[in-house]
Amino acid sequence: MNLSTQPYKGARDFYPEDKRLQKYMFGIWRKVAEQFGYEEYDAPILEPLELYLAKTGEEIVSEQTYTFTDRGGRQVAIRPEMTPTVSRMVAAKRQELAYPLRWYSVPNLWRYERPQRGRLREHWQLNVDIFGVDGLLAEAEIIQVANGILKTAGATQSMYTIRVNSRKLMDFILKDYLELDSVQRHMIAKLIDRMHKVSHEAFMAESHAIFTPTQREKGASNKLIGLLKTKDLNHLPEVVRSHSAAMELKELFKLLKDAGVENAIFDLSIMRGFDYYTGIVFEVYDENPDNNRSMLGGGRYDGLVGLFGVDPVPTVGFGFGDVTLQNFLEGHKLLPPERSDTDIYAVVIGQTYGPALRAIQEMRDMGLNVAVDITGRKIDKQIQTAVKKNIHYAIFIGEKELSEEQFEIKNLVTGVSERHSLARIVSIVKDYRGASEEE
RNA sequence: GCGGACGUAGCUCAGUUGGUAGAGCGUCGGGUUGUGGUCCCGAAUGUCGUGGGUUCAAUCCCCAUCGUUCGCCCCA
Repeated sequence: MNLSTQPYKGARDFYPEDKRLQKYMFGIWRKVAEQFGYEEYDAPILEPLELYLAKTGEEIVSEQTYTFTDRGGRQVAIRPEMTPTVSRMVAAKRQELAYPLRWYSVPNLWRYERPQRGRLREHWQLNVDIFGVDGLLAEAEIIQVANGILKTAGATQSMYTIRVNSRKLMDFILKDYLELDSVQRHMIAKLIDRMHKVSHEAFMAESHAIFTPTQREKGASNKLIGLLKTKDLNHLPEVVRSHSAAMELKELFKLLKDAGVENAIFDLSIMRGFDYYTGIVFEVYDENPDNNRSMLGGGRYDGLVGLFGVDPVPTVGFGFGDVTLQNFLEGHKLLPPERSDTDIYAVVIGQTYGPALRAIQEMRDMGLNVAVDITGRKIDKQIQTAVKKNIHYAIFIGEKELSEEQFEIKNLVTGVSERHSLARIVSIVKDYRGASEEE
């Protein structure tokens, strides 16, 4: 029996070209997070299982988490998300940290479930959180960071929509406005979560089944669907519109507009599961018709740090997965050009390796990434190798070049060759590298 | 966990109403010794995902299994 060469189900190998794209995406994440003053942290990939049991969502922990018992009999989980971990870290140093904390991380996470488009078993997720700020400026900043990432990746605002809702407003609507009990609220929340997957008729029928006869007589289903379709806060019914959570949303949209975020809209159907969020929640949707789905999401969760027995810390954050970002970039043709990190490929002619290697090292010392062909193959093969590796330049080094101290540099894309000193060649390549990094 | 589709050379795929397989691309070599991407010539490669069953005979039929993929459930 042959060993399989496939990676583990739902996980990916990153060949150099894949890794290049991953580094590009992570680079954007880090750059934008740091532009806003966020600092990177990290933590172990293993956590005690209890860390996840404390939260709601039982199926998630019991069936969708990788768990095992270690040799000491401890129940261990491979982290399925970063939020409990970062809350643990903040709680551990609750008294000594300088608030507000602006923290980010790019952990790999595992979830045990059937892989499908946009959702694999192992993925990397940017986590951006701000700890210690009660006010809406925290929400506004977090959404700005998410927006800044997409902008930096080359997206225009027509390519995505930021949909914002409020847990507090939702609670008021379900509990006080529609007068639902806790079981009904839970069922309606689940229904709302998948309203874009079912037909209008199916939605009406299912919601109808959840309401009591009295509620039905009051037109609960129509009231609900009317609310869910409202994209403008001003069009909500008076009692809803004047609720403090609605006023808060209004203020948030104003802050976002002032910050240049034009494509944030109100959407009451944004639920974000039904777990630890306590206030504003948001999701960013890809507007590509072939990939119209949520790319990232987050919101305010003021209660998690307090679970560790310390005073609670108000928190706003979001998570952004590498798979959904990649789908977004692919769908909008925003993938970076394939370019090698190797600046120049040295083609050595004849048996002049000794002196050639010295010249090559000089180029490295002057700051270039230089790969040298040490196969001894014919020149055309050496060039073909460089081309296949997407290296932009080749330098030819033979006896003649070494004795004249003039080397031939060839642009492998245009096919143009020139002869220059080593220093001049290095500066040409650096100019190219600088220009292409500006793009 | 549930349902659909798929699994043939490195890649994309064709094919046989059951008699052990092909194309394009790619790879490798050549078209005379210091220069690629075009062109011409030539070559290699597959236990047709795996195991079992039916059959004189299976890559093609049946069952199971593994994997890929789309969707459901769920979504951190």
